[in-house]
Amino acid sequence: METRELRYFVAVAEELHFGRAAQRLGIAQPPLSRAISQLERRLGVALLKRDSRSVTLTEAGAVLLREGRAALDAVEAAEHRARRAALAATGRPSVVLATKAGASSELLAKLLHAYAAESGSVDVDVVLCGPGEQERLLRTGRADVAILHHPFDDLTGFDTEELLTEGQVAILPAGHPLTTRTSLQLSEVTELPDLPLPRWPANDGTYPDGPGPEAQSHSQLFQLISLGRTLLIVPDSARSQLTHDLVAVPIVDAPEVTTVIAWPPHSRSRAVADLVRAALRR
Amino acid sequence: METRELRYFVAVAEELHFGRAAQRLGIAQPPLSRAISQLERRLGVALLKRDSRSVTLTEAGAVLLREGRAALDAVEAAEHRARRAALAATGRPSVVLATKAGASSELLAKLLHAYAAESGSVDVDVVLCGPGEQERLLRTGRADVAILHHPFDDLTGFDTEELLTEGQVAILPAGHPLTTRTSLQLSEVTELPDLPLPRWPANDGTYPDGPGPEAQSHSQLFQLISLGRTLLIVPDSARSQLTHDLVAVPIVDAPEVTTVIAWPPHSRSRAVADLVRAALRR
DNA sequence: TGCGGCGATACCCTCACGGTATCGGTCATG
DNA sequence: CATGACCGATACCGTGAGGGTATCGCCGCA
Repeated sequence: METRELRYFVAVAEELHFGRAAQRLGIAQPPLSRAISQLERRLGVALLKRDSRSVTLTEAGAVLLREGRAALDAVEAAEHRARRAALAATGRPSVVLATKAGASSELLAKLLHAYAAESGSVDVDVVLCGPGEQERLLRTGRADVAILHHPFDDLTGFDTEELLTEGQVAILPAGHPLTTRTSLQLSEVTELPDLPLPRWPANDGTYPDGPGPEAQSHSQLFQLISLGRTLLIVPDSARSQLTHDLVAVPIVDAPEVTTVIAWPPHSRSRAVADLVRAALRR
Repeated sequence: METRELRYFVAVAEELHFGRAAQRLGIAQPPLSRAISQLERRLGVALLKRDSRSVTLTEAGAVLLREGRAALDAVEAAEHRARRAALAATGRPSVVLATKAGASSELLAKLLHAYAAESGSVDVDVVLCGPGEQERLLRTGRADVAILHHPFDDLTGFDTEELLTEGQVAILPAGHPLTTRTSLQLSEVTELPDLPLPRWPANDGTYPDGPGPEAQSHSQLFQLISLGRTLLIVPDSARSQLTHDLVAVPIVDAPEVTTVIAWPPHSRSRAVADLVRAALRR
């Protein structure tokens, strides 16, 4: 199976529409139809059910979508890592560290400081990501290490070390009735009619439906909270970024968040190993 | 990057010889040369050093070999798993379990028995593998679950549960001087001039150099031990297969062997989950 | 100095892949 | 119920990527 065929299938499986998928791929619709049915013939397996008027995945199609995405990530990772290895061998070596924008900056600062103090340390390119984006960078080889957050990010397939486990707090606008409380239950904040939870763009850039406001960044969100339009549930350490018109209240029954440092298995990079050791030493 | 290019590169990187690699791939040498240099041009990276008379890997080439193998495995796995999903959806579903031939058959029997007794259990195809082969089957999607042995097999990228941890014993021919001992040091058995360690075929089917006899199967090995030509270091549980002319002596400082049940992450199969639960219940 | 081994180059041919035009089936609408 | 819109499949064509053969150039070796 060629990666081109996989890319084509994944596009169709995600769009569930040959026309849109073809547009996304930059080709015409007929060759796409042909490529997919050829793939099905070669695999000897029906991947899509072309019900007139709508396209749906078969069981096998759903499996190939999941596994195919992983395979495409692996191919892309091979490419990126090879390129980066060549750069490291000739020019000045460096590590790319991906982390969520606006998360536990204190931890990160300590880590970078501790690592930089080591002998033989190399430049660290810090990439600030939107939520969940670090995982993608790591899986596709565009980052060498990442700071991820269990259980939000999917850690399967990575080597990891735990750095910090903490509870979560609700960030509320100052003056809101709930700010008088010293602790909250999760159920008390998830369905507030006056403060609906914000909506984040999904991987494809679209927003899920719901009452809450749309947001792309933490700074936007904090502003929206100040305006009394939404609230936020975040790990405890985000308190350090609170401004005067925001209040944090612990949520006792929210799942604990574990911050981990993650890297691809078989990583031969000394820099990554050093960075992890520095992280573990705090 | 297309999988064809990756396959070509991996072949050359493994053979370190364009002619042989081309032969292995079933194409002529010139198109292979072209494909590789084209790949290098597109990546903007030198992968091979064509020293006159010999081909060697560059730093980037070594990385691409490692990562490329993993990527090719992932692509192959996507293909196999999709096919198997289609079969499971139409015909009678089944699970493929890969295990090392002649290893802890007692554990396996219990596991299969416990699982078969469950309601909703499906057929289990047990595949007996040569050493290290289970890992390959699992990585390429030809098996759904495998019994692996830490630290011999590489578990990175799999979800695993530990089943059993045990020490190792030396299997010696009856009457050998060392059989009078109740325990041994590793150093006492690895370099015996009269009983050199046997040689296993590597992944490419060739044998490493050395004084020991060549062997492909456990039964062959046991016979070779009986004949006083070699000895074997195996996990404790292999004792159950001893015949009268073989003796096992514990090796106190050998690394402990952990038998684990492993499956690919994101496995959605209920059968795999049931099988793992059955294994954990003993 | 000639020979053999090996990768690169030159040149040709084929077919796989992409494009346009069009069909056939189905739903929505007046 | 007829018509148009939508959508995937099919028919047909052109181009270029990828494979083949012949040969070169370089190097080590007898």
